[in-house]
Amino acid sequence: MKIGIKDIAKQANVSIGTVDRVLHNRGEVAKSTREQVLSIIDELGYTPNLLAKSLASKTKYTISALIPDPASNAYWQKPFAGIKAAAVEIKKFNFELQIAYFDYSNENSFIKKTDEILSSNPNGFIFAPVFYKSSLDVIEKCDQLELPYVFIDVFIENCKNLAYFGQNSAQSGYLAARLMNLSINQAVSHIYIVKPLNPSAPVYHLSLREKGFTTYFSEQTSNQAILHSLDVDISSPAVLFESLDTIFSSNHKPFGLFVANSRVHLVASYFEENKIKNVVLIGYDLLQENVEYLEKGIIQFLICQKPEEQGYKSVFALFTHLFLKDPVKKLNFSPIDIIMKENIEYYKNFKI
Amino acid sequence: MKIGIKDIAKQANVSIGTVDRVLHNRGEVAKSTREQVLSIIDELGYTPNLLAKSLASKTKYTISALIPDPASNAYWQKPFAGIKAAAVEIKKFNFELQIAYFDYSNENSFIKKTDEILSSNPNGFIFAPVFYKSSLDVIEKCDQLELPYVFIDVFIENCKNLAYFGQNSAQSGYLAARLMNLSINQAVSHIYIVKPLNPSAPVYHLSLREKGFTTYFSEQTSNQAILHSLDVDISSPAVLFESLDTIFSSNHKPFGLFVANSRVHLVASYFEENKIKNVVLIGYDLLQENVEYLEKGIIQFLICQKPEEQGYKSVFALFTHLFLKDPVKKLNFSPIDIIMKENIEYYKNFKI
DNA sequence: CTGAAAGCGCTTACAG
DNA sequence: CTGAAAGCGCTTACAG
Repeated sequence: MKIGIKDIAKQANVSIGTVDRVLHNRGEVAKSTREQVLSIIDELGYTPNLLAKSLASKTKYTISALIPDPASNAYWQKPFAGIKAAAVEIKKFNFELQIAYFDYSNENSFIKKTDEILSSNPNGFIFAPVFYKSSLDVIEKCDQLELPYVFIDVFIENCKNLAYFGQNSAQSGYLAARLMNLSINQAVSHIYIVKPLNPSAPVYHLSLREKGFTTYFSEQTSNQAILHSLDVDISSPAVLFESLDTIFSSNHKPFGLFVANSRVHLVASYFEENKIKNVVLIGYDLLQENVEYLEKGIIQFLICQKPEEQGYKSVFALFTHLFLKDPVKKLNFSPIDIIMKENIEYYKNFKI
Repeated sequence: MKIGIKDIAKQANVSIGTVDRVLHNRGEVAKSTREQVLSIIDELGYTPNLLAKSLASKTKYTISALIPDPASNAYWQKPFAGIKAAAVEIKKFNFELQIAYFDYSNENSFIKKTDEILSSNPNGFIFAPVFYKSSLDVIEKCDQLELPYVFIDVFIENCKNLAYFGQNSAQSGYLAARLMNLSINQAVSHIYIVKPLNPSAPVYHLSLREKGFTTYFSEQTSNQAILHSLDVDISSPAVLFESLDTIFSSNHKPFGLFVANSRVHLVASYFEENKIKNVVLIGYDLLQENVEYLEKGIIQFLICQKPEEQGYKSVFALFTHLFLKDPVKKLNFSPIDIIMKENIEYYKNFKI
């Protein structure tokens, strides 16, 4: 039989009120009775009934999340969906989620929103620390407030963050390179790394992906691949298309292109328009447009990182910490999924 | 403010007891008051508080699961782990899990165990219907008893099963063929399909995988691949090794081998022993041995189907149906994960 | 056919 | 420093 607060009260010859006091370190309890109760709790192996606890408790928890605005950034719709799904599930435990957005290309909006959130005194905070310097400020404030915080998508080292949920960016680039290499069947192949530039936004994990990609090829002994870099402002299709025109009319015709973020569909649209076939195109993330080009066979591989799951698990980490008071694993890398035309079907829908 | 049973009782000028009666269709309630209460419930948008419900309710639920013995079948340790993990989570809602095993190569053990389980009157039943005919009997009995049942791993069509969690076997074979084809860089390549024979056990989904594999190549126009079948009793390594000796000393030296189940590590051990390199080896499932050969580079690809998740979700489907009384999606195909040396790291540990 | 009351395992004032 | 009591939103006999 499951033992409860009542059982231990009886054993200790005290009231359940006293048991509760030692359980939660509230109110004064005589040292002797405290120890007595503690030993009985230990002996009987008491574990609290969370349902009853939640039902009886009036305390509410607020979790704040701050991410790039999903309305203007298709990728972030996915972590967003995961966060919302988790929020629904823990609502019954008196958890409320407040979600705010910042403009990915405007550091000030990030600063402003974090200020607002911190002054609202949440019980936990999830955010994407995409702006390095501002994020350090936020982190310092959180530490001072003893506010538990979770990093999502972007990782900053040496912090007291409760957890991190995201990708191992370098490894995903490394994997992309392996896939590219696998496709090579010519003597010499020109591979282009399309580097999306965005002067106003951070690109730290993009450069890690690129680094992983080049690392792979530098490790190959019988190297048939020649790597080229293509720095373009990918936010402007016109500029991108011009760059692509250049390389496709050059002497070093591309065998394959690697686009280190979710905007690979822009390159794909260029391929489609110009009827370019048999060029291996590898990119990131299951945006609707990317999925379509994958299904059409224009994109060969998409690397995906379960962004919904990252959102979902970020919320749950805080729930585990705040409510269950259980330990949380700090470093959580998502699986690096390889998505092709032949298995896309089973990755389309996010559930749980 | 969240509205409860009390609020609707007040509105309807009845006691909470009466509200409860109409909510659960128990006891007699005057038709007029019933309709009255119902309309108020509808109007106020009442949803029950599951925590309170669970706390107050004395009803226990028992879920029975029947799978091949994980002690003698490494693959089944994974669904088993998922089932147990889910069981822990729903324990707090008065759910108990009873798990039984049968011998994969002994149909009678399956029949015997199902009889035992059905006569124990569980509230829900999860099983792997690996023996087609006996399973049909079980299904009929479940239907008669109105016992909800969930298929795991193996799918039988046209049944009233609550749900199915498993793979799309043919598609996974199709994908494996695409990966094999990707690796081909020779004019003519001999590909061997290793068909694991097990006279006493069913191989239905294995043949689907093989079919998917051959289908892919039959669709290719510029076909450089020549397919061969290798029927071997894979349960006996000696026999397998002999067959491999034959093909490796033949005129049709293998470019690649496809093993349609988790015993691909046996073939890998042959490769290792005979120092066979540069032969593409593709198999299934993240058994420890397979993982090791993948990391050594002897196996190139493992196709994986999230078996832990299948177990986990099977239990949750029953929970959703029995406790939450929410609808359950019937056909649930797992993602078909492509695992390589470069991304294995992030698939090793099953969590949630 | 319907209501009043006890209880699930906790938390939270309140009284002493 | 400690106990008795009310209450969280339900379920479950019991009485009428």
